[in-house]
Amino acid sequence: MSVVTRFAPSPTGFLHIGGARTALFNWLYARHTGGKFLLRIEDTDRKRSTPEAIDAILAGLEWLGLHWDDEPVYQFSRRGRHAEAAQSLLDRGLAYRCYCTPEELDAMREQAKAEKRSMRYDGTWRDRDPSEAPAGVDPVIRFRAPQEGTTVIEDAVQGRVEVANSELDDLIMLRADGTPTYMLSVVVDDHDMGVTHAIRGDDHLTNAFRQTQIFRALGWEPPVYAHIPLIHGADGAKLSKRHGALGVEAYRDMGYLPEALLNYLCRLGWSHGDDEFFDMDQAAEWFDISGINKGAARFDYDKLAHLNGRYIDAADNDRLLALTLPGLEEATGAPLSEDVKRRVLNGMNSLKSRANTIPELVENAMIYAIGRPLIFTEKAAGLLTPEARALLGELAADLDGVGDWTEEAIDGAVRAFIEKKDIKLGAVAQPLRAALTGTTVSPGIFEVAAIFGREETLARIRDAAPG
RNA sequence: GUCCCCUUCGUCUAGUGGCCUAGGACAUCGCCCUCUCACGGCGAAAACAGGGGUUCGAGUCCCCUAGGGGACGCCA
Repeated sequence: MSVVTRFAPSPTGFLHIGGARTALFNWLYARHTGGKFLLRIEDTDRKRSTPEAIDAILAGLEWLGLHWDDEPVYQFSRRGRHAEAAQSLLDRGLAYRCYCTPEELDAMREQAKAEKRSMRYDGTWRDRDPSEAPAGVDPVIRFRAPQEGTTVIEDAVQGRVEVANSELDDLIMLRADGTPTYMLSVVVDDHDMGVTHAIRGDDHLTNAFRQTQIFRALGWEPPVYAHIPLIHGADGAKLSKRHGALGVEAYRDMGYLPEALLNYLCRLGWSHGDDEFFDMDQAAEWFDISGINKGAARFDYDKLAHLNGRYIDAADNDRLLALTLPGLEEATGAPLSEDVKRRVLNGMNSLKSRANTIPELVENAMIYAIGRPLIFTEKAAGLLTPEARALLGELAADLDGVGDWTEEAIDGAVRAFIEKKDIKLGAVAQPLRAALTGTTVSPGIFEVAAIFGREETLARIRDAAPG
């Protein structure tokens, strides 16, 4: 039987980092097995589902390159089918109408809380005659859950997990308005969509028991469940929306590359020996549910940043230029000239090896974007002592005589200059860096000079030199 | 509170009873390279939550304790 996995987010917000990893694992497993990866939008909660959230989730998946097979399934559109399933359970006595009002249920919950019990529906209407139904109350349909014995799930990650059926109450499958709830919809859709493996956050573990019971009642076989541990924040606390659970687009905006985020997420809770740095083709080849850990992992920005730096280093220069442009234009307050773009592109190899994120790359590239007259950092200004300025003045004359304006030629000329003056390279390279960039940090200064070109380089040196 | 799950360096993890003197990666620190900053290279420090068993032998199996997490909605 061919594998079918699915990612089933509820569209109540952006695609957060935990959801992205869940999607990734489902996608990888489908790719690994040559199966299908389906997308289902669980929009049965009409109050909280929004079209904006749907767009954000689809955009997030696309940005990550997690492409789904077939058309997305919108759960709410299948409500007729869900109600049909509920009706069939009703017909066979495996479900019943419950006339308790939400207010009564709330009271039950309050009382349970006061008595320090867990809230379980007490089965008021389980065996009560429908003729006793109060007038004017639309009933909900509840599942008649088994009360004896245990329900067992053989979880592909957690192992064998079982719970006494007495712990589970009769859940609502159809609301008073006739719309289906999550618990029913998931079961019917997973069955109808042919889902063979449900990989999801372990906050669903207890749901798996009830869903298994519904599957059985419907005469169906549940999928293989794989409940993966949740991702925690850097401080170990749950990653909630108000606590660092950002949408994937926030990571994009912070300057992370999708391939880096994917590689990082992949290693959070899953591993293949000591392998750390790999692309998703490789991951798909290696990926197996047996490699998923049981314990929750903390999100570590430092490691993500390191990985991102490696992917930036490996990224295509034109792509990086495009990603850098908006930041440079914002910083300089103007569209970049072709000249500046050419400099940034020419210097990209050195620039990108020094950056872990796109904003860092922008910062590094600023030396090529700012024009004369330079504004010097405090440290750079400190380097430009009267002696250093005099030295630069002399150097300018020598550099003017350089034939081909290449990094090698400039390097040669400067080294000849320090030999002549009997000084250390740093004594002239550092002031030169200050004069050319206005800073004390940059790629190799001969490369920078080569990229600026003879005219611009000499002009900047003369700006800094006396006279 | 009840039920369920989890627990190896600061963090992510390797580890499936002898290969463990517990390995790798990030972060930290030191050295090298060096025109600065990165990269890179070399090295250091750093963990089996605690207690009982089982076994010739336990990080690996079992039990208890502690700590952490999740679920307990006419949410998903």
